[in-house]
Amino acid sequence: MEDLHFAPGDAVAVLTAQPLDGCLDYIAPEGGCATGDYVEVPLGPRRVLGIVWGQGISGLPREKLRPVGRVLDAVPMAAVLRRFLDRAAEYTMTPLPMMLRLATRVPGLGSEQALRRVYRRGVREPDRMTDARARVLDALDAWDGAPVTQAELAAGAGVSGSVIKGLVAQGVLEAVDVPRDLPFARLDPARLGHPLSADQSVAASGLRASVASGQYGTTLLQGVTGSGKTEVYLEAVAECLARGRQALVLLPEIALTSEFLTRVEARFGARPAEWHSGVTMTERRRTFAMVGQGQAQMVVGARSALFLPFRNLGLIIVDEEHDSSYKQEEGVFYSARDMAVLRASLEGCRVVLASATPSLETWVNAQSGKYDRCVLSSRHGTASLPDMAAIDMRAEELPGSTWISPTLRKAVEARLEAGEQALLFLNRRGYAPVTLCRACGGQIGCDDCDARMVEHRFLKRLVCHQCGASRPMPEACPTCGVEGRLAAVGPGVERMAEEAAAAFPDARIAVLSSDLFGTARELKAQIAAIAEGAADVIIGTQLVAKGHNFPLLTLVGVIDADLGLQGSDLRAAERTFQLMRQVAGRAGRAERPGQALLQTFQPEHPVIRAILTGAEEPFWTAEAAEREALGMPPFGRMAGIILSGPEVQAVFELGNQLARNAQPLREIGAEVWGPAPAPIARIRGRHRVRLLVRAPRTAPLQAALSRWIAPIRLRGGLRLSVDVDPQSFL
DNA sequence: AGCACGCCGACT
DNA sequence: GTCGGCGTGCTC
Repeated sequence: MEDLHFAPGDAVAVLTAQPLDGCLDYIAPEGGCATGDYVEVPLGPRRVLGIVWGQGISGLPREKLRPVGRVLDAVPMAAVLRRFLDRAAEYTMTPLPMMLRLATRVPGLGSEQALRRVYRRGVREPDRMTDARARVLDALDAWDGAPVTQAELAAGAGVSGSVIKGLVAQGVLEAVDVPRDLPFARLDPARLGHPLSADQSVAASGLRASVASGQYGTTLLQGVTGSGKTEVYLEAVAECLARGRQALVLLPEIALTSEFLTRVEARFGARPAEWHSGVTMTERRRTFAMVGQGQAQMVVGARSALFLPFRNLGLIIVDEEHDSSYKQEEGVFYSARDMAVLRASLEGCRVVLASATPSLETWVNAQSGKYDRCVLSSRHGTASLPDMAAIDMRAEELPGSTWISPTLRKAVEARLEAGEQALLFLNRRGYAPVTLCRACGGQIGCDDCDARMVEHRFLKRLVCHQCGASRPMPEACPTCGVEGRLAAVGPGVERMAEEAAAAFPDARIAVLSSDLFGTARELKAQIAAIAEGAADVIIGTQLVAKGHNFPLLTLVGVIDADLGLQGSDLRAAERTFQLMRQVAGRAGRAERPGQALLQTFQPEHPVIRAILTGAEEPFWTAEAAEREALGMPPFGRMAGIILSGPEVQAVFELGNQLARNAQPLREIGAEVWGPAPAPIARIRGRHRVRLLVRAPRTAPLQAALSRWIAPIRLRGGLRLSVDVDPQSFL
């Protein structure tokens, strides 16, 4: 995609973020315009923001074209970013305007550059020096030339704004408007980092060399929890910054960024820019602007940071690359990990995929030599891998409605006596996953979704984990009306906390579950307090598996290691393997040795055995062989078609119509399954039906899918979305 | 996304 | 007779 200039009067294609299928043509304005320019164009009765995408191609008669309103005074979108959006739209089968929206979701893009009024010393002397005026001038001196606003100056001097206004009127002070968005503090890549172990040094210099090459390439950085992956990839960041290029670090969870920023500050002497849903509007605008001007050297963020307008991107790190939250499954369906690789290949930069337990796709790519592989085998410092064992639940004497086996209980008690922490892991939020009526046998479900309501005893409510709907915990069964016969069935973290409190009466118990904290800040504070020893027994969900460090923690008890092993989900084994290893990796990261105990009813299951022996390679080899035999990803390609609508019948009819007319898919050797109810058959009152397509690895899947769905006319509230490379396909 | 156009039920 | 419900379609 080359950059083109257009003379006034030329027809140009303009891409807007309006929900259209593509570009609209306009007449280039007076003064001309160029590809990548931000422009304001008329659309119907409105004026909307768009980007000059290329030459006009609609073939519409010239007199039908309206002129571009104006070219905005903003850094034009770089050709590589436009190319990236094009390719990402094509790959994910997303309309380009929707893709553009991901890249322009920033407040104040169309408006003038935001200014703020600051004050400095003027040329004149005050007609009369008062006490208040003297304090203002002193305060100004104290600011030492740094830009200071009226509010700051007034507060610093202990005067009201009118004193400052008076001084401005006399010319003693001078008001100047400066850009509100200031560059980020410089990061210094030359500062000395953590001393690295021999193993880490080798890995770090390998990564540094690959970044220095200035070419595209992907590296799998694999290392067990505590092996110091972060220190190693920060060396790659250092190399990138030293070469004057920008670095992007993607993290799967916002709760992790704060701890990470502190580490970056320790390494480079300043904090990088941050980009995720928790960042304020003002900061977002600043980051967007500075990234575009090359004045933000490093960005730490969530998957959406991938669409920022980097000026000279030299490195992308995808930390915990296997994490399922990198896959967006709403609106635009994309995998941030895969899109990172795409963007890097276009930008000519290195990608580092870091994980203790890589996804099978990444492992296969590393195995085949498509990706470089860099393994950190030893743990850093004195910490060692936990000692792992299964607790065979078939042999444990366990009273009904309790889940802590005697063996696990003794192990926890031993840790508590030694003054150490224990973690009980259960990946189920709330009190109990099922509420059953003992009178009629019915379970309480959500009115709008085909999902069970989960009791949250803390909130005294039933909550639908699918749509978030909740209602007060009823006394009587909503189906049969009988009172007092509702029973909580199965464990959730809240119930575990109850059981733990009874089992360990002298221990301080803390529950870490994402729904118990209103804000990321509260959550972070709680995590920090626990890490410092504010609790003896931690009850946690998935949240604890994601990279937080608890130095006092020496025992991890996995309440139900079988969750996720059952069922026909192809990725279940992989996910359980990753999760168990990560949770187990929480134990004993500091100098104390750790232990992990897995409660299971099937201790002989290959996944459980692989976890216990720590045999990663055999696990992946076996999984890969299995997938290959089935023609499943990454050895075959898949796509999901999700149909939804207010009425089941209409949704199924559309599904059947698609299934009947699958000729374009058969032409490329693909198979179609379904229509079948989607994993959650109803969300927010909309019925959902899914078709699955499986194609040979090299088949032109997207093209065939386009031909397949092109004749479909959607009406009556029906919606269709395509999910290329779906993550879960039951 | 917005906005206009158009075809059906209950109102002064 | 009309007002307005929202289902459908268009925006260069």
